[in-house]
Amino acid sequence: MPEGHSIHRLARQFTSVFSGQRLEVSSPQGRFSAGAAQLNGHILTSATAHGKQLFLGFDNDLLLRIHLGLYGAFDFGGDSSFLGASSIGAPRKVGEREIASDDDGAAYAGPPAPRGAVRVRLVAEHGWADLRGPTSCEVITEAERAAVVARLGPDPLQPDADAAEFAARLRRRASPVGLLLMNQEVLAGVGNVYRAEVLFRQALSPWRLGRDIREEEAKALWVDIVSVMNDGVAQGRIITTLPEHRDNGAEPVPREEAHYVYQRPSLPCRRCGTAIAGTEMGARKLYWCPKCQAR
DNA sequence: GGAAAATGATTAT
DNA sequence: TAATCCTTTTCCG
Repeated sequence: MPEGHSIHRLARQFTSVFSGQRLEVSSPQGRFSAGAAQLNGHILTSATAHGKQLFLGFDNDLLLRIHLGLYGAFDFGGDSSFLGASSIGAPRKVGEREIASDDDGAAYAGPPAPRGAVRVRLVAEHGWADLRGPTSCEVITEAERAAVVARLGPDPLQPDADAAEFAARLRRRASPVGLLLMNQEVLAGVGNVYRAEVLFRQALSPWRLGRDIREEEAKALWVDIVSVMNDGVAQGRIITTLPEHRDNGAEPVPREEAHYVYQRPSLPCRRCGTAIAGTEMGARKLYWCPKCQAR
């Protein structure tokens, strides 16, 4: 999935390639036909993200709210002004790249026939975007957008996000920090990869209770999350390992060297050599180093 | 050709 | 905790 960094990349992508343009909106799959009709022919005026929520605003004061869920993804195509991302969302290829390389150099001749289950297709003059498999895709009002955001914790990718607010929300609760990092009311945008990786980087046991985490530890955790997620936005990939913990200086960083613990059960810890452990927490797979993260 | 897994979250029991 | 939703890719027979 698409953790917060992917959603912010999408907001940026929509702003740069579609903002200010009149869009043809349709639902080739048919499941979003009514919503598409409300937006069809309108101009995109904004594209913003909060945590894993994406909001596309139109000139009739309606917004499209999208949540990609576990495997939703956008595909993009068009002429050279669309240069860059051709796919953002759930990984579509081995290698975990969110950005696929441009395939052909042929002139742009409009969007291709929809392939598979395309919930929404957005078409502008110079390019198009297809959305598949989202958990949520609905037309809402500005008031409804505000209500959605009000229920979420601070988003580490918002420049003005408040570290103290995160610390307060974390330290108020009795649950394990491994669960709290996935709770979007505590902070918005962290998912299963970042939770495991950041806990390792901060040498925190996933079972430490929120209320037992010291203020400075919470602040340090936040600073690291901000840093690592901004890297994710910049690179279009989640890479959390430091160069000194990789085998060589290969670029781009190979998939198997991008993480400390995520999806590395029974492999040696990059820092201490202990076998990485795996279990389930919050109905999701959790990975950690029993030695580095003893407490 | 079918099952399982995947960066998620809500609702029901 | 378990069931449910949404779709594609990967792996196994």
